[in-house]
Amino acid sequence: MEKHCCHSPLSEESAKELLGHSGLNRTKVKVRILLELSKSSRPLSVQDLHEKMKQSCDVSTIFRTIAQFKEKDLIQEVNLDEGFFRYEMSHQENKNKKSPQHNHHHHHVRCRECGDIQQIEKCDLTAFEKAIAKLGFTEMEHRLEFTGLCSRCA
Amino acid sequence: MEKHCCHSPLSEESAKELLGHSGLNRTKVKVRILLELSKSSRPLSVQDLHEKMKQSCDVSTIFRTIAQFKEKDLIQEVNLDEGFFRYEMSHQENKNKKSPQHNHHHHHVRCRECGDIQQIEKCDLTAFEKAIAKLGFTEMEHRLEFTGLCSRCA
DNA sequence: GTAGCTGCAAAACGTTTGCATGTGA
DNA sequence: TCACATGCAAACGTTTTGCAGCTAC
Repeated sequence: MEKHCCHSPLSEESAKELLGHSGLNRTKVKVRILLELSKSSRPLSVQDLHEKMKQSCDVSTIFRTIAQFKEKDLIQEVNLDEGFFRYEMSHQENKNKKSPQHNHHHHHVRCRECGDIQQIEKCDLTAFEKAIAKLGFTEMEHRLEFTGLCSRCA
Repeated sequence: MEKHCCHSPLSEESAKELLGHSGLNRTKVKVRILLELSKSSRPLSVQDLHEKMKQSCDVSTIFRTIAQFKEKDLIQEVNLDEGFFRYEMSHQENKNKKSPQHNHHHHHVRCRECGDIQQIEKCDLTAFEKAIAKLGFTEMEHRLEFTGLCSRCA
């Protein structure tokens, strides 16, 4: 269990490279969003991004960009029951595979009081998944999110 | 692992009793919502309820009622990443205690294709919760939701 | 009688879309 | 040049709120 994300902030160059590899144009907005996501230690909402970019682009553009990034598996959507989504850089263990299982799989703990978000690295749910497979389900994905009170708020 | 919910549909009488015990008025709408939730084998959205009640009351009333029921722990909110919430009857193991831990804790599997929802009875995440406690978090709650393809859709 | 419930209308919120203009390759 | 990206405005679906009238107790 580690406190912070394991990826490192992208440089402008590497962000552009990443966009190129994904077949996306290297526009100002796309680069900027990648930089903000890659340097954040926690998943960001569209509002977060809009503020960090000082409203220099429209939220609709952010949503459209996010949609493209999701499709290319550059980022992952995170749902912490806040009424909106957050997004974080994908951490792919094997860059050749695109299925969700091949992303560096992890979850989050969020403090119900102050909203602090920490990352949980380990994910071993094999017993659950086997049991559900017995119900006839395949291609399983799961989401496991914790909330609690962090030490400051307890 | 069981397929269906373990609670039984309420009678009109028992619904009124439940409302009385919770200090809520025994109005037509409140009784009706309790009956619909208690007889459903899966969590219902506000839209679901509105349709089942044949639009005989306003959605805003349903939302307000739902909020009261949640506060009194009569129902639980379920988030299956559909863009809206669902609600189901609480299954309290110990009716004297009100903390989330004392609800009959369970989760769901939802088919990404047809939306079928099944219930998972077991919930053993002690290893996870202990690890997170080490991060300094207390009063933990968690949400574990699976999606996959059910046998019909695979 | 009064606190609480309801319907209606309007608004809030996150998100999506259409369209006209602007930009990257 | 031309597909793609963007800003703006308008719409969407879910949820919340204000207010006036109604109902349970």
